[in-house]
Amino acid sequence: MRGTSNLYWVSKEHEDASEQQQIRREKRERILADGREAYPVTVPITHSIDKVRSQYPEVPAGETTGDEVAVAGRILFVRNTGKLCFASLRSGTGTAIQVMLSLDRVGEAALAAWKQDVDLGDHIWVRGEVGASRRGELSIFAEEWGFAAKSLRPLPVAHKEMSEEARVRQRYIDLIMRPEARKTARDRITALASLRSSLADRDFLEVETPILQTLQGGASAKPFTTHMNAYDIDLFLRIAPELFLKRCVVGGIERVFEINRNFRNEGADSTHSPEFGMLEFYQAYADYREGATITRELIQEAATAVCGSLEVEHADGSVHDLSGEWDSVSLYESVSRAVGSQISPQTSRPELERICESHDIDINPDWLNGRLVEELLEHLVTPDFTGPTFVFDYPVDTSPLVRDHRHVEGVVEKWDLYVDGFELATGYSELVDPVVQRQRLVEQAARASVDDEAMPLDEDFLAALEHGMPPSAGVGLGIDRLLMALTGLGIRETILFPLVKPL
RNA sequence: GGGUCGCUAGCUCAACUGGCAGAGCAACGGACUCUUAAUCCGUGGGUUCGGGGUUCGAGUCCCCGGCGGCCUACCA
Repeated sequence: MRGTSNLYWVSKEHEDASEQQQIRREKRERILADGREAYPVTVPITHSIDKVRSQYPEVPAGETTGDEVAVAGRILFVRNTGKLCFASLRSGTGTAIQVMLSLDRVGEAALAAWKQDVDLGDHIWVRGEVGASRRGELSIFAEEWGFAAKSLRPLPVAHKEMSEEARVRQRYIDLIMRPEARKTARDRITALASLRSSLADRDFLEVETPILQTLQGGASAKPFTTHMNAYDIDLFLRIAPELFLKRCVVGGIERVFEINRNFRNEGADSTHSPEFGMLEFYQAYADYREGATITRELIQEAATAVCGSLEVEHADGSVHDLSGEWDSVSLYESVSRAVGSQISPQTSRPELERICESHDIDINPDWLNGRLVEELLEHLVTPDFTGPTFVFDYPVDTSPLVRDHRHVEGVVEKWDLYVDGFELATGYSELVDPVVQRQRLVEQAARASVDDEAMPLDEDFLAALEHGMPPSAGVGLGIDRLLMALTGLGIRETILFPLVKPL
């Protein structure tokens, strides 16, 4: 049934193809009917376009080298005149080279075929002598050419911006048309490679933990659910790898990290994607302040790798300084300063509600006291941050997996790192006392009826902790957000194929 | 979720208070042996997001639906 309707759709699409698509299909038919290849299995190239460019940096205008090469690439520009045709071929790296086809060199038939069958967007190969045009542009003077792959659809206009939706829905076109799109794709890999090598330099071991999980845990978030037929059980897509990475630390992998994809069944906007990349790392015998230091170093090293500098330039031209030590504030102290009176974990509920109200902050009666303080932070403190800023020491009631502060009652050893107004990373001194941990998780489970993000009890995780986990720092860092901080782009730009609603 | 604006040729956009649906680039035919957003002559191309309604007549007005942008809310 599905297959049938799908076939119907395909053939209907073919019938309805636009005039330009029809013409390209006809060209393909003609090429094949002539016994030429439109989609050869291999192509007789001798050089990459990059190699030709680097090998012949300076060819004087109007001269040829006597050297013959054969290259392949996608046609981005075509200019056909009577007996001399120009085209610009680009390789996957973005390097382009000009091809010139003259009647003298390729002959009448090959030139006519070129003018008849070649379109913008086709992949072709060309064999010929390296030289420079009269204008001095490095060119290949074709002796022979052929298709590498005929394109059946027209590309968008090169000189107008594609709409953001078109760019996201057809990223392959975005990658063809926009150098920045290609750069962003590479920047992401550069950042990931930098994180991996920075962590390897510090003796961290990369592991992979389950994406399909039988219990949700490790964060407060709404999970996606799915069903496993073989065991007839419901499964969750992970919202965080935390509980498995801690099992690793229990097992003796004392410096461990995972670069993972998390899935959260929540809103999607310019800073939230339903699936998002994350780095989580844990270091035994370290505390949250050491975690903050490593986090800063990881980000600074990634900035250097991606941007070549700690002065990071965003897409809008603004420059953001990520160098040196970063600002750090205490949550309760900074909120107290902002509201003009002393706020502490012991501040009463009515007092907190009154302060929120006086600052026009809407509150939900189900929220815990700590949540109210965090609301005050988000509304009154973080908007004023000017550079990367760590906020230290959060309320205990909203962070069940974090250990109590060693000195201050009612707060936990947790920090959030704010960059450009959003949370880029968070770190803890991990709670490793299994009895306290169980108690916190039981309290969370009890809230499950009013709060669908609360975590159920993970007995296996608690059993692991009961075997003894060394004191540890834990950090989570958003990969997409790291790219946003380094480039100034929206989250959908930093992800190659973000989820979009089907049309 | 709420508000708001938008969806027109392959792409980017235009079309007054309802009155023959257009341009640039792209495409097609022709000229041109140094073009690079070439130039010149000629031509074709539309389910105006989908469905319904009002009207002599709807891209335009009304209703329902889809997708998207922005604002707002929610969100470790």
